[in-house]
Amino acid sequence: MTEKRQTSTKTLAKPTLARLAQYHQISIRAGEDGREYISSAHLANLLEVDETLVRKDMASAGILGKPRVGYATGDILDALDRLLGFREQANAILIGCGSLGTALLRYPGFAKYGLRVTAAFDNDHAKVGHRVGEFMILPMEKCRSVIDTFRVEIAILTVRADAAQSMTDWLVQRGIKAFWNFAPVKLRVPPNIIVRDENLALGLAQLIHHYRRATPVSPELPLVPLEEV
Amino acid sequence: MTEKRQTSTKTLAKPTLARLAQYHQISIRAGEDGREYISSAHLANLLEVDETLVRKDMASAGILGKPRVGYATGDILDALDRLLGFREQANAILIGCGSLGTALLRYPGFAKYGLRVTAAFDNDHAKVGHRVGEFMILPMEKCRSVIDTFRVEIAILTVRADAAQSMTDWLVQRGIKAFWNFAPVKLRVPPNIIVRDENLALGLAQLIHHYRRATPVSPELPLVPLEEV
DNA sequence: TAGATTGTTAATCGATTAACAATC
DNA sequence: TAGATTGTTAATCGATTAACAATC
Repeated sequence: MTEKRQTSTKTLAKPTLARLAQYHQISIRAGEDGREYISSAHLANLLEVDETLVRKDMASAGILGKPRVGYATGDILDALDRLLGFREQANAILIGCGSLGTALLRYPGFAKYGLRVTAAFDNDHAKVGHRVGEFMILPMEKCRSVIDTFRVEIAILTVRADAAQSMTDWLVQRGIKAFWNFAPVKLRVPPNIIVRDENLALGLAQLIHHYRRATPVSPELPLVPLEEV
Repeated sequence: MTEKRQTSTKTLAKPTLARLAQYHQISIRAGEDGREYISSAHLANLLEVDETLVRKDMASAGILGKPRVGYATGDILDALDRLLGFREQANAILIGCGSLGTALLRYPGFAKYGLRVTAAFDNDHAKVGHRVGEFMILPMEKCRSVIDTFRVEIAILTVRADAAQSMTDWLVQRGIKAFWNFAPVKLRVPPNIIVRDENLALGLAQLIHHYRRATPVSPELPLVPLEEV
């Protein structure tokens, strides 16, 4: 009966959730490396936050540490797998088998979060029928029946920017509840529909800004052809 | 002389910078669609923030709006290109030509931010010599001289998680100042070295959590083979 | 025990929002 | 002019940090 403690039903603050996902990832790696305990100071150092904050996060996830030792990586994974919902399986489809979509199809790491990619689709009939990793690219015409048959509620969206919004509308109508969106546009969705934007260009923009702030612009650029290097 | 107004030298708060990058992207698209003005209300709606915040952001970037009309997309792009540092060219190398690295090499959008990918490298000699988009994959042995010749200070890191830290250390020693890191690990770097983590797994973890919070777990899963759908 | 670490409450800080003035 | 929108200062809110107690 002890296993059913509810760890508070209050919704996690966004930055807290982001840190918990990091603790989870770090704990997986630590476990693989055979490290059984991690201190709040160590985690704080990695995330560049105050160690008090780490302890507060742990408390909010119901994870208890041992004074003089730290937090058990197994405890962290257990609590976070449960709290974040990685124990249940969910089916996803991937839409848009361009180079990024293809790369994601080859990535084996989704299973850690309970995500099972069921099928991959593309509008381009030239791509249909080709294999990518363990998937056969299906035509969009099959999408509806795959969603229904496998009760798919999650879509990984790797279509071009100009197609993303209309594709999203279409998928919402067909019952998709959550989008992992790689198109560099803000999607407009009804309330209750969840969108996570993985807008890589925004990340690059921010990196470039920090780089420019920190580093003087180098004067001239050499014109040596790459072959001669 | 008017063009040299300094727009305040104060460093931008992190969330502000993230929003400015979004305004930039939205303005590019609006410009392409022939929309000349955007109101703070429109931007606020897209980003799901208060419109006052948008106006404060614009002020902090030195962008002036017109009452009754909004902000000119051209003004936004001009100011942000300058403020964020997209006008200067910078050379980058890409390390790790797996599926994700390959996908990035095919992406033409870096130029918008002044980034020019100079060369792509891989440790795996089986990959060396193959073309990816307009790039020929080079062996790591060539990396040092490319960095020196082209004065490269930015690295796009798409190596496996277990290789990321040592590769980073090596690149830092050779003069790389900024990392766009796609490996799912927190990199440890000296101060002054800039890292932007594009940790896709963390994004997925957060999406799954929100999805689980919002959606009841569906009971059974059908076992129809995909071929029959 | 002393010391290292976790746990928790109170104080601070910074980002967002509210209120309202200014402008075309 | 009236109305719509920008611009700015003050108030609020929430997240982080500081201080210190508890524990092994």
